[in-house]
Amino acid sequence: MDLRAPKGTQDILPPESERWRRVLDLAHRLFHVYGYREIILPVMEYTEVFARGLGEGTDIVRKEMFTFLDKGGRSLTLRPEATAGVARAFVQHRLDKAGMPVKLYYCGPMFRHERPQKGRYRQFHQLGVELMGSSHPSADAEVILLCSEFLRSLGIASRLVLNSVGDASCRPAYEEALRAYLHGRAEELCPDCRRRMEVNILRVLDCKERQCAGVIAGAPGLGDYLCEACRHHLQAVEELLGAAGVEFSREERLVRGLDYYTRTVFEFQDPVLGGQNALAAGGRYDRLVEEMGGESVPAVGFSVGLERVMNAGPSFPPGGREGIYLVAMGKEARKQAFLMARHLRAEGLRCDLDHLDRSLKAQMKEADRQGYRFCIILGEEELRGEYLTLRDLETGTQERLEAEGGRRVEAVLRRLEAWMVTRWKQTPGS
RNA sequence: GUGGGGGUAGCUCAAUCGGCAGAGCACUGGGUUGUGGCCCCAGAGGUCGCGGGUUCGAGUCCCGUCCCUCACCCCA
Repeated sequence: MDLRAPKGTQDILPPESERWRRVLDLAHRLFHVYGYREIILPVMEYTEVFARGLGEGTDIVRKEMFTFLDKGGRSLTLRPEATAGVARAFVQHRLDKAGMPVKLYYCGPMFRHERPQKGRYRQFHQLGVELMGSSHPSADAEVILLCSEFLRSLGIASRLVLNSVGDASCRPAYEEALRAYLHGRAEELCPDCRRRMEVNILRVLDCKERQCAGVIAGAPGLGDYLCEACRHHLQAVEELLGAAGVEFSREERLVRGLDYYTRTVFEFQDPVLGGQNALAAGGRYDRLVEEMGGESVPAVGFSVGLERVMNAGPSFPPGGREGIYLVAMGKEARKQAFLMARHLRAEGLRCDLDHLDRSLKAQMKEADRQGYRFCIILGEEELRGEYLTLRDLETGTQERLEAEGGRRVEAVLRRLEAWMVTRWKQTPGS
């Protein structure tokens, strides 16, 4: 094969695309119910949006971005995540001036230049929410609850882990203490961790290397260094989650890869998957909007990895047969079927007919293969006798519909009305 | 960037010691001159990833190369 989709990207074909559609429809409905509204952003930003937003030292900014120059020589980057772009748009359009909080959700492709593997792609899709303008613990709790509800409604079991990474008033002191501790035992750490000490020291805590485990176990705990305000915040979030019946566990070693997080961080993990087990993750980012040049606006959000969610096997009730396939034989009947299809479609009914000049048998086979509920047979006999033959492909029963004066569409609609067959015209916006 | 596994029909895969490239599913047609699914019959479908080498003969052995995949790192 000469031409393929680029490495780490994939085509999502039917029927898989239909599973995606269902997940997205459910998400849109659920986020709407929680009072969030959609924001649609460019998939590229000027590079400094991410460099400043995520932190120069993060892996994403250092080596995972698709970056290129536009014709004016300005550096652009395909978004590796969405939150920085949301913050940029928030500042650009002065959304804080129109009244807060601002509750937004987004959905779309993200890009990271990494070696692909299961659950990790160069183009992947995220769906997420941002609640901006509130520092109240109930904002954190709502966002976490929403994420939890989303996964639960898909029938996906997941484990929620929660932590606080402190804020500007307490984290520096902790990092100092951690640095002092690790400095004395640097020889015992893996090479990666020695590098992490310089770049983002918190992530040493997250290391899975055996040799580091002992060192990490003896390290000062972040929890002990949280300031009074952060401690109360975390406690309040936990209380609300508990009251809402959301199960979680405290994970003192949980640290996020992006610099913008403050206080609350969390992750929903797939209990069965090994490596790429983070289905969704998020946290509070009280400094990001200011970093983008706006006022100081606290915010909290999450993002779910759609490929990973799809991989976790969301369960749906099986979709049934739907629509009508018009089977026609002979030139005049085909013409009549063509016109009937046009009218039935205008009524919002899923409807199709043969375009390959195939036999009646082959047309019926196609109707079955494409999942149509009904077949309407229109041949010489039907034309002459002014009736239609309607066959239910599910039950295998067949009947005759009278259509005097060639009023075929009316005959069909009248009959289907009795079954309350779905039409999009009757359920706009769903 | 570092390792492991793998590339044969549209898909999932087989092919013994180096000896005529196959199966299941899917597809098309027929069995039924106007009736889907189940069954039966038939058909179509191949650059054995690519290039070179060894050999009378290579899907199979050797060298190179490309691609896919899983894992590490990191992350959704």
